[in-house]
Amino acid sequence: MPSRPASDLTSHLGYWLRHVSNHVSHAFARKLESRDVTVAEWVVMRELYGADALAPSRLADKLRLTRGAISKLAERLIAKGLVMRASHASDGRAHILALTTKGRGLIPKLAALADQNDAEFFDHLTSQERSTVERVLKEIVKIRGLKSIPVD
Amino acid sequence: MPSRPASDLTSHLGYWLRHVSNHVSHAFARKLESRDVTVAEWVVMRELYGADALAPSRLADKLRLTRGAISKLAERLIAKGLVMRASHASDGRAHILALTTKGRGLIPKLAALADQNDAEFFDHLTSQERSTVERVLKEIVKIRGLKSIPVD
DNA sequence: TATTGTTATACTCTATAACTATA
DNA sequence: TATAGTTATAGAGTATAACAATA
Repeated sequence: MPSRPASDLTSHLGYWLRHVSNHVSHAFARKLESRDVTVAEWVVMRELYGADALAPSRLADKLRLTRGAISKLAERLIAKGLVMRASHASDGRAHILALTTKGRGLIPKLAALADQNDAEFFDHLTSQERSTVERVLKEIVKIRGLKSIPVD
Repeated sequence: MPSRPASDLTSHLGYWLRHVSNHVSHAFARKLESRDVTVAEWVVMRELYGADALAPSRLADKLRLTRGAISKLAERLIAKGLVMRASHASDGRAHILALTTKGRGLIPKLAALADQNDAEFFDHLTSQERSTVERVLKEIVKIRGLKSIPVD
């Protein structure tokens, strides 16, 4: 755990992390295009899939976005017929978001694209390397208290 | 090198990579704010610092951005007095971009912020973990032929 | 008055395409 | 006609703040 001054401008881990992450995301976005879904939309769908139905504010917490951002995303997903919005039974202020049948049916296809994308970039890693990277990334999330989820 | 079907939606490495990278970038962006510089601007400055002066098209290649994007970025940096634009000596079409004295003087300060940000997220790693992650990331860049540089 | 959502507004990042000035 | 740059336009992704309805 050295406190290493990265005097060389190209030596930062954050640099390489962003570099690779950007490319992985880009490649994934291109794959998602074939289904007319953006990465941000996929994140929301994926989250709803795991929870069945969620309040916008709950979603905002989990994804670390503002409620305004969630509203906009939800609006697009509703327009595409992938998500539905309903009023909460007992609290007149609250809403609930859930996948439609169409949205739910799309999940496996999008997940397959995620699998494919992951394979494209990480399949050549040894299982040792893979587990180290995965462990390190998850540790950082835990330590920093990065509550939840971004994308795939 | 298993061809692992990531049936679980949360099991993709790309997911964790993006998650951590987003947070590292965000934290860095907040630090850069104190100097009124964005991450994208820092990337350009950093590249110019390494090369002294570059044509916009050369910069676009290196950063994998379009020329239009570079123009816009350059415009902002020029407005901030951090970069200067000049005509090429022999080719009337070509331009050259370079850091101003002010821009050059800012580099060490921005680099210090990058160091600090890196330390914040990665200092707890063992040197073993650190080198594995760094090696894996760099390998991916090489294998995929991700030509150059993104950010820090 | 506090909370849940939505809407309005704005800015960064990036792309594509049209356009300008050389070569 | 091809190349280097810029400008115009657009859309994703977010944020902040103003606003509406309900608690």
